[in-house]
Amino acid sequence: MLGDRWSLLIIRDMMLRGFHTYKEFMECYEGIATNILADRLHKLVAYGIIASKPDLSDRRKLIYSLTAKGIDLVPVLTEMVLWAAAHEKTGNQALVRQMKSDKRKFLDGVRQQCALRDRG
Amino acid sequence: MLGDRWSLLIIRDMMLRGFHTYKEFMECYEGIATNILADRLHKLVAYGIIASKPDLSDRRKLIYSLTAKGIDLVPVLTEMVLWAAAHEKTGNQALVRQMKSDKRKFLDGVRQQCALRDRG
DNA sequence: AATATCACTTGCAATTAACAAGTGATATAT
DNA sequence: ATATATCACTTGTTAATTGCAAGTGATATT
Repeated sequence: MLGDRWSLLIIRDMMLRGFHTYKEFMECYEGIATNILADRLHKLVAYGIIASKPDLSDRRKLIYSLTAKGIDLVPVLTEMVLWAAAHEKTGNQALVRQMKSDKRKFLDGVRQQCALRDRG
Repeated sequence: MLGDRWSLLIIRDMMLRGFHTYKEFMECYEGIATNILADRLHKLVAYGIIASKPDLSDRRKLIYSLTAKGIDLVPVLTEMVLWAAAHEKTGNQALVRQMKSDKRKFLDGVRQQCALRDRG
């Protein structure tokens, strides 16, 4: 269900980088094909992990957001980022420091930001 | 790197079910092809997540074990199992209860068992 | 009215995975 | 000792998935 190359990346970047449109994913991921991105977004919607709603200020756009089920993946992604940071010298060091210093606080912070974006 | 259908399953079952031979994976996963299993095991060895050594009591066999890097994935897999249990009504309920009641203790227990198997 | 941007679809080639049938090394049964 | 079985794979071949290029229709901007 999340066992492919892109789904977890999409979720990670919605959580940690605030991505919420097709264009942001498309420009960010080198090598992702348009049809695959569309397919993954639709599947994530179908699985109930993300939701989409039209952007009222530009009706061409769709805004994607994490559902409660998606937000519950925050601990999974956090542990993944920590593991990668420990073993693969990659990623945002400031973020990793934040995760390590107070994991509970970090998790709650991300959850709250997701919820805010969803309502705003 | 872990973004495929089988790699995380293999790691999960080495951690939580004590799998350590080719045959165990082959018999357990409905639908995995022999070439794909061999490929994934080799890649996991190449990535330094698992290691293999010959079984001294039957020299046809290879025994796979998690490396330190692999054992560090325990928190990731644990969070995944918890997420799946919360949202997908699947999996070992006893295990999930254990994870929830004292996560720290559970993590240490799994790490210790992996280390024991590796030495034994 | 013309052009640009948005989130996609479609068609096709290339990559990857699944299935079936070996292979060589070792183990077991006769 | 010979025959058969089991082990961890390899080697084809077919089927499915992905990557790439070029659209498409709806909306937005100039």
